[in-house]
Amino acid sequence: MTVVTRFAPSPTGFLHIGGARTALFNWLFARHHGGRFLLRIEDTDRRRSTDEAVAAIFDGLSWLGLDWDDEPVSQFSRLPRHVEAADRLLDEGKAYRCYAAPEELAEMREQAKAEGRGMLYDGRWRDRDPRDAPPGVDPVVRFRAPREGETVVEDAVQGTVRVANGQLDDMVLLRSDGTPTYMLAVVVDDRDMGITHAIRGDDHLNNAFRQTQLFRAFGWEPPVYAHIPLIHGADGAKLSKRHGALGVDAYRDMGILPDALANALLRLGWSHGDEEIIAREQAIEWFDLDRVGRGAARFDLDKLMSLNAHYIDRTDPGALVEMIRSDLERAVGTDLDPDKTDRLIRAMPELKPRANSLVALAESAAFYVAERPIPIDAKAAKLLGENARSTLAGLLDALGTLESWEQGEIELTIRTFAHDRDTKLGAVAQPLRACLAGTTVSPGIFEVAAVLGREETLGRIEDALGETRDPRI
RNA sequence: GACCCCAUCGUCUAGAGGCCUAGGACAUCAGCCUUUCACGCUGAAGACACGGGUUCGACUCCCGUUGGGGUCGCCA
Repeated sequence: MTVVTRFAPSPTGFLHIGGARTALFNWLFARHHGGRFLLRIEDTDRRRSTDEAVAAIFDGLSWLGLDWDDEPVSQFSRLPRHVEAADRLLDEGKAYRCYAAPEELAEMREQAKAEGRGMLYDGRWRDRDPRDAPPGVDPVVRFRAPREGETVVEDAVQGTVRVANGQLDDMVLLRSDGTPTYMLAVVVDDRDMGITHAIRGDDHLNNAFRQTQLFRAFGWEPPVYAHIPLIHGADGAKLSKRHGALGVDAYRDMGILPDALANALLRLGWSHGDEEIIAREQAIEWFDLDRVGRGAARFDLDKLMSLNAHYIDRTDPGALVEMIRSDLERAVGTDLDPDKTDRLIRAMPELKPRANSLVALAESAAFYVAERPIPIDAKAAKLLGENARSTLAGLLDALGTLESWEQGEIELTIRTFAHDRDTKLGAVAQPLRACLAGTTVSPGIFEVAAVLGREETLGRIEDALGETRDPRI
């Protein structure tokens, strides 16, 4: 049997990390088994569905590298099929029309709650003669659910879960306007799409009972259900859009690499021994449902950043430069010519191990491509006082005589210079850093000078001298 | 409230009855490295929610308690 999984989001907003993880697990499971991963947009509620949301979801999945098979299915487009299925149940006496008005039902629930009873639909139209129907009321179609016995779900993650049928009421299949509800649509669609494994959030566990009953009523076999624990927010409550959940696009904007996010999401509720860093191919090879944990997890941004630092470090320089190119161009205010691009690529090996996001990487790289005179921040400016000026002036002469602009030579020259002046290396290096990088933080200063090149290095030193010298002229 | 699910360091987790003096990762702290900041390295601190069973032996199995979460829509 070929494995077929699906990700079935409702297009009411962006793809948040809970949904992203559900999609990831479905994708991984399908890929692991050489099966298919399908997409279904659950847009039966037309009022709350938007095209932008659909686009955002596709976008998020693509960015995460979760490719799907076949064309995405629009649940709404299958309306005729859903109605047909409901009619069949009606014909077979497995469903019935309910004429209770929404207000009437609300009242019923309120009363039940007040009396401390369950708030289930009481089945008031289950056996009532349709001829009693009040005039002018469009009925809903309800499922005639079994009242005796129990319904059992063999969940691939949660194990055997059972509930007494008395706990389940007669769910609405067709709304009074004739459109199908989620419960009906999901069952018919999963069946028609040949879904073998339904991997979804824990919050659907209760739905699995009803859906199982529906499958049986149709005479179909339900898919294998796998309810994965939810991701909780910092406060331990279910993550939702209004509860601090960010869309995957927010993580992209933070400079997170998709592989890092996928890795972090994977480790939330799934493990393979002590493995922490799991590349995509490895994940596909290892992933299976029996390793999915059962407790809810909280999303830890620190850990994501740490993972991100790792993935940035193992991305090659050229690719990284392209990833931060537009950020850099915006920051510096000019396009990066081949010369500067090359400078960045040579700087990357030292830059990338100290960055935990692309945003941070771009910030740390900006000085390499800044236009002279480069901006000097406040801390750096403090390092360019009078003493520093004379030191830099001397250093300018020493470096100016250098024949080969090579890092080793530069280092030797600077060290010798410091030694001859009987000053600590730091007293030379820090002012130099300040004028070359414009900040107090940068990679090793010898390398910075080497990457910058002779002309740019000497020019930046001159710029600094000019500024400190000016007032005295 | 009813029903369902869950429960190991702050966080994510390893643990399939003796391998556990409970392991790893992130975060934290200390030291080393060092021209700055990082990276890296070394080390420290830090958890089996509680109570009963079962067993020669429970983190592991059972029951209960407590705690947390989820669901109870003509939303999905």
